[in-house]
Amino acid sequence: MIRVLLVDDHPVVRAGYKRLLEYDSNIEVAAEASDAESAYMAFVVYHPDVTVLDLSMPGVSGLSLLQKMLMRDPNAKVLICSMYDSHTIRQKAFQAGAKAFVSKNVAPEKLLLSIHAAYVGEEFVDTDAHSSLNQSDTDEELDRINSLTLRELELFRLLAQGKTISYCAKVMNLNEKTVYNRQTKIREKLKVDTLAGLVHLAQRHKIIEPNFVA
Amino acid sequence: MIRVLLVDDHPVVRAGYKRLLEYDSNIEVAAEASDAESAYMAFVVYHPDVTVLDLSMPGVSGLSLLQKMLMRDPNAKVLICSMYDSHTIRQKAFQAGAKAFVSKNVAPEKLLLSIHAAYVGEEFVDTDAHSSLNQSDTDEELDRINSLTLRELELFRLLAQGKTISYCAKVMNLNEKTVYNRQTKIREKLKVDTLAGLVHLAQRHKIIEPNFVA
DNA sequence: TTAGAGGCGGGAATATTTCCCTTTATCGTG
DNA sequence: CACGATAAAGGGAAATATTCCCGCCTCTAA
Repeated sequence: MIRVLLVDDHPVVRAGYKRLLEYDSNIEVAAEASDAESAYMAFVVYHPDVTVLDLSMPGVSGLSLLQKMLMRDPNAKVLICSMYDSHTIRQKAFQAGAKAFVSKNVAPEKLLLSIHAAYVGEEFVDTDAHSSLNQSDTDEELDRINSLTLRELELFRLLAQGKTISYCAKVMNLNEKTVYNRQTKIREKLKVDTLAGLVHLAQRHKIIEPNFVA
Repeated sequence: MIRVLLVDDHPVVRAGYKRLLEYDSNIEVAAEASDAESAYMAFVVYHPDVTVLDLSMPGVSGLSLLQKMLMRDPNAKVLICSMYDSHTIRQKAFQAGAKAFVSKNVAPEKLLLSIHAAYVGEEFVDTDAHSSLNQSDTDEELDRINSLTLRELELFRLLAQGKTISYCAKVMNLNEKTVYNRQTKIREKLKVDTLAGLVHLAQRHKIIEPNFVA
């Protein structure tokens, strides 16, 4: 029996995973969570065999959660799911230690496959059609985004969403000073000279949703 | 029995709706579709009592589909769901004739409620949504934008496009000092506290193109 | 003609951001 | 295992950006 922890902030989506996973008699949903903190707690308490983690959660990025989980258990099998599938996000996910990656429009069978793959420790990438690389992924912007460290990426998202420095400091548990310094670094790495430029870049690479409501 | 047509391009999400709808013995999923064309066909063939339509579909917007369906049957009950709950989207949805609107992080019970509401022809708006904007918020934003003077609006666009202060000063034939002062005024009038917020506001109101390439 | 509004910018005070640097921890590798 | 390389966090001081308040135009409508 593969015991799964489901992490997604949308009840509907969680229900969807459950339903799909029910088809596979070797898989059981041991726990679910709708935010990073409770997800981590559940992870600690239930020791799931595989964690299905959605990346588009509010607040701190799911990537941090991923890292935290890996910190606690370096062998944790985490399957990353993302609504907005960009090459950038994928790379980041694997870089952070994800075992598998699928986008939400993956076929149900593939989802099951990927959970099994993650369970046995294989890497699994959903090569599904209409997703992955589009033209803008090919240019150097991508390289620049990839040169961001995890914490930088997290901050990048928050800033692009219109969050203030002090808010970022709060949710990322940082000194404002550090946020300032990091912001500078991010803009330097991404070669943009205004915050607005960050927003557009983030949108092009699906780091944030288009038309984000602040 | 309320016969429902499910339209969402994400298999996982469709599965989620199904699972949730199964809890209500008065509701049955008569058909489902993953794109606009097949959704319309299913609509014609099955005459569902209520259509649950996700707005974040690729290609032709779900709104067009909504209109097409209403053209065929002006009394069609359509429940609009959206991942990203923006006031603009809501407004458009109702404007186009939707009977109900919920965001995807709606509580399961509310989803059922809203389907029943749509079924009997009531309007239903999910007021739960964390910090989503409603009609009046949109209007307020609009009022604020309208309170900008011409020069302010000009600058607003430039800034939202990611132009630097000095660039703005140059093209608007102004002293940088003036640009600074005006920027402050603009943010004050629009009640946003970061430049990124300006970008999102501008996009919501089509002051600039979404995904503007700087 | 005069009040009011938009438009432009100066001066001084503030706030923010940068630049550079130290510390700590981790990681891969010879 | 020590090594250098890199991420992460943030301090101090200097540099910039931004604000706040003001005065000065010019135009227009009352």
